[in-house]
Amino acid sequence: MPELPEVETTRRGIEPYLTGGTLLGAVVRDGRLRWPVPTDLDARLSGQRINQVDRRAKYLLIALPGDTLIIHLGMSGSLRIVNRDTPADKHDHVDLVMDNGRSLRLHDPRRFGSIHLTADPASHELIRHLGPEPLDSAFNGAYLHGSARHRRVSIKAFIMNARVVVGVGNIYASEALFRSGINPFRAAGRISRPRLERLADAIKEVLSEAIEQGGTTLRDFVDSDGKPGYFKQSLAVYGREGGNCLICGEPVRMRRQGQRATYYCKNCQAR
DNA sequence: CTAAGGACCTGTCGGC
DNA sequence: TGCCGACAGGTCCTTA
Repeated sequence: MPELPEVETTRRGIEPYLTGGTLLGAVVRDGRLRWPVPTDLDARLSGQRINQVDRRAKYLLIALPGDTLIIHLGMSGSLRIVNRDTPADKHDHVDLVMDNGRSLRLHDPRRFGSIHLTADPASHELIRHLGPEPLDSAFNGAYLHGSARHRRVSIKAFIMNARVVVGVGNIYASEALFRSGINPFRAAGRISRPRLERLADAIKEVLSEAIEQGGTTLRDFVDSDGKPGYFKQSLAVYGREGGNCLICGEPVRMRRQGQRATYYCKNCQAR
């Protein structure tokens, strides 16, 4: 479900409730996520102060004095701040219980999300191989151009590869390619540097705008207050198959690329 | 090494 | 109305 803007929206929503607070422990109703929830989670969280709530790629990092919690929302995960006695709904798998009467509640129907606890998140296997943050200055056209050399994979798959750049999922990949006028199916290594510069800028723009709008809700994304994101109304191509291209008026097309739907305008993204 | 496809899991929707 | 297949915001793992 969530791409970078939705995870960042979640981070901003939960951060004020968590930072400086103290955990009593965890309630694990169903630990069968993408990876099993650590069985000693409750004990290891008990009494720990929350120092910071950060994000790296689509991972939320909750820093405690000794350990850091690494939370991923997978395709269908969301986090809410609830009162501790709020009855758990179906798929409310884990609560992180705080000493102020509230809990951080993970809801995840498909259970592709995950929770890890580690002393050194930067060197964790899930984190250490990640590429740059798209909104950092280290991610730019020069970087994209250099890393795309000799790559024959499609540009869309390329920018969705977290070793290249993190945070770009299926929605925003289509949107950024549309904004930069690039054919999603073209080999990454065959796109000129100026056009990759436009693509890097487009990725930054679309992600920044989506964060400002609280993310994109297609069906079930909600922020930490349970509210949807509003960027859906700003989507130019994603989910608009058959609708008119906002630039040239031709119908927006959809093609399956790998297992994923790619939305594009054949006319505006001819190459 | 790269690239492509499958796997994980549940819910929803469209077609018959 | 009921059933069945296709599809959904991610990403690791296996295979070629």
